[in-house]
Amino acid sequence: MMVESASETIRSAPSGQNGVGSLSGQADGSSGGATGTTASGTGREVTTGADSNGEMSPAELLHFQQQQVPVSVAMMSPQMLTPQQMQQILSPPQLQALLQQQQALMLQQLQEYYKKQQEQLHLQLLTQQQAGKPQPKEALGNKQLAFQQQLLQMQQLQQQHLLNLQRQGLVSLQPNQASGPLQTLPQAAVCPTDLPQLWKGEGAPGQPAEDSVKQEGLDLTGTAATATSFAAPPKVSPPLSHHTLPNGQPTVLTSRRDSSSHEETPGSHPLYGHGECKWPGCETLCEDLGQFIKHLNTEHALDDRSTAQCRVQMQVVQQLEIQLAKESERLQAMMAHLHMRPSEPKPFSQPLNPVPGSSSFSKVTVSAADSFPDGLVHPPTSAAAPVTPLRPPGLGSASLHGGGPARRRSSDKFCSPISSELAQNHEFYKNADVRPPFTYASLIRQAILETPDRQLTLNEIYNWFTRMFAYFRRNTATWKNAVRHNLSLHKCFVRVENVKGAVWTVDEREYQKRRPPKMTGSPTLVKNMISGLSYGALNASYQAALAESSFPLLNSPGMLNPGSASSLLPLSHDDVGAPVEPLPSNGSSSPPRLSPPQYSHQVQVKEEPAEAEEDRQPGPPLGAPNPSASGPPEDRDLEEELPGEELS
DNA sequence: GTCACAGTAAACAAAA
DNA sequence: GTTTTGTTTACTGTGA
Repeated sequence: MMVESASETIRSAPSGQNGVGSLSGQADGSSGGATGTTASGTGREVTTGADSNGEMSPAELLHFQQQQVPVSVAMMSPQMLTPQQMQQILSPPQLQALLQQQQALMLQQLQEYYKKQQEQLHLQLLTQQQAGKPQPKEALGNKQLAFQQQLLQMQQLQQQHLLNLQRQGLVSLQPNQASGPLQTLPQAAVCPTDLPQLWKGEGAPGQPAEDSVKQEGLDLTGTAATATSFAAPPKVSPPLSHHTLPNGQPTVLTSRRDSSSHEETPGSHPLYGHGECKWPGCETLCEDLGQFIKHLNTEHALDDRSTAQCRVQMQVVQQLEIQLAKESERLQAMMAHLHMRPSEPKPFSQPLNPVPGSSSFSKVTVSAADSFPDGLVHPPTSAAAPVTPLRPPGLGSASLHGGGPARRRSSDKFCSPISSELAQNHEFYKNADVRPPFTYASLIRQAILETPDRQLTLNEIYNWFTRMFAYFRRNTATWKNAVRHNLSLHKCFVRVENVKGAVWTVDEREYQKRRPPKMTGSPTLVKNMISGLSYGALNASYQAALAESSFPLLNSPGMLNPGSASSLLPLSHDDVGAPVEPLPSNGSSSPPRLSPPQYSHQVQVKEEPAEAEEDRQPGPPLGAPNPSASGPPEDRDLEEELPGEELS
């Protein structure tokens, strides 16, 4: 009865669950080429930059480094492309790979640079010692200190960079890696490969100048020795995943890490893993624990060097803790601002302004942060965040459970503020593998209306989905089928034969005709909710916050820009019960790629009633692109449409 | 319980 | 021949 063979392959991934099963979509795959070029291009630049500083004086080098750090970080960061663009182009695994590559390059650059520094310092020290000049020695010590501080600074920048990326979802952590932000943050902030590398190249960065001077001889020889070790193909283990856990992380003097490490390997030593000594910068191979203990006692006994290294580690930990404190503080502030209690597991379930009769509120229970890829409790931007309680009933996020087919006609019809909701939670949906609480139809419509031409090919619609929603970067077979199904099923989507092929447009009239959800409550209430003074006001803070974060869509035409013609483009008041206006005079009606006559001839109407065909004649379906921005017309639509026809 | 809607799965055909 | 696109049907879950 059922066809198994062909469909089974497609079915292997779907089911809509948020499993880790990665189904790389076609869009992802196709963008792989761009990924490679971007990554390699960046890498080359970094490398040449590092090579170019071979013959500088220490002072110049210091200066160079001061300039080089931000440059490197800039290269590391996807700032040439915005993170959004990066994500549009790259699939998550590609992003990870790119980041790792960049980090590896950066570390390599650091090592090379620092090695040169050390060699130069060492040479100078030797010559000066021979000349019997004690004074410059101190100066050199200071220089070394300065370098080390630079290094730390650089590391900090890198940490911040990683944090930023992580916040933007570019770097994600394995969900099982950490159960909470306190554990997640430090691990994410510092790539496990970072610290050993940092260790390798330095004696004791950041320690007091006297110490540095005092240990100079020892440190220099010591670091020279280690320098040679990493002059060979560095065991940077570049493409090591961020997730490779604590093995590479120094655990000295960090109670948190100690505990975790102990938990991890009860019978082993926290400084021993994978047959290697995990003492920072050591990596000596030890066959067994006994050998390692011996090695530990001989090589890492209590001496100046080990002490200095411990000091550095302390600093590293302190830095991380400071960073963590900062981030925690920020999180608290954000949550406080969002009226959330950090300790509450499901902070969104308590609406601020519950509207009577809004049954959907009671269903909003899921903390979207739970499913945020990086495991952080992201005080969202999320769909589940304060927006939710403020959302008009019936438009509420029916489900963010990410899994099941639970998104009911949320913001769908009903002039839902999908555009604003989407705008506000754009980043969230883009990064979080959370199912958007919109129907396919509303999403398709949104995709189409966002374009200047208000028409999209099927493939462009696909791309929009994957671009806008992390959720749709998997299970492609399922949702693409659903998209096609919706396009075909709903009369509001009109297929138009274009020169370049078929494009899909939205017939707003038909869209609005779709049966609105039955709502309890007075029409007045409904009306108010839609035009939503309170909604808008209460969301002001969000708008501001998003604007502050330079949220792209806020500035994009047709989204939240009230001044844009398209966003104000009303669903014509006359379009109810009367043919849609040709709107020839309305230049803002986004002239389609088709010339009007062409269009009128080429519109293929799917078995539509004659009246609808008439409606569609001369121009592309008139959009009501921004429901949130054009409340009144839609109110009117509702009022006038409700008694009207009901069509499926 | 019924109805409408939405999502999913699948079959099928036509076009690229 | 394969993939993409488009249409259609059937079924299920959910909310009113």
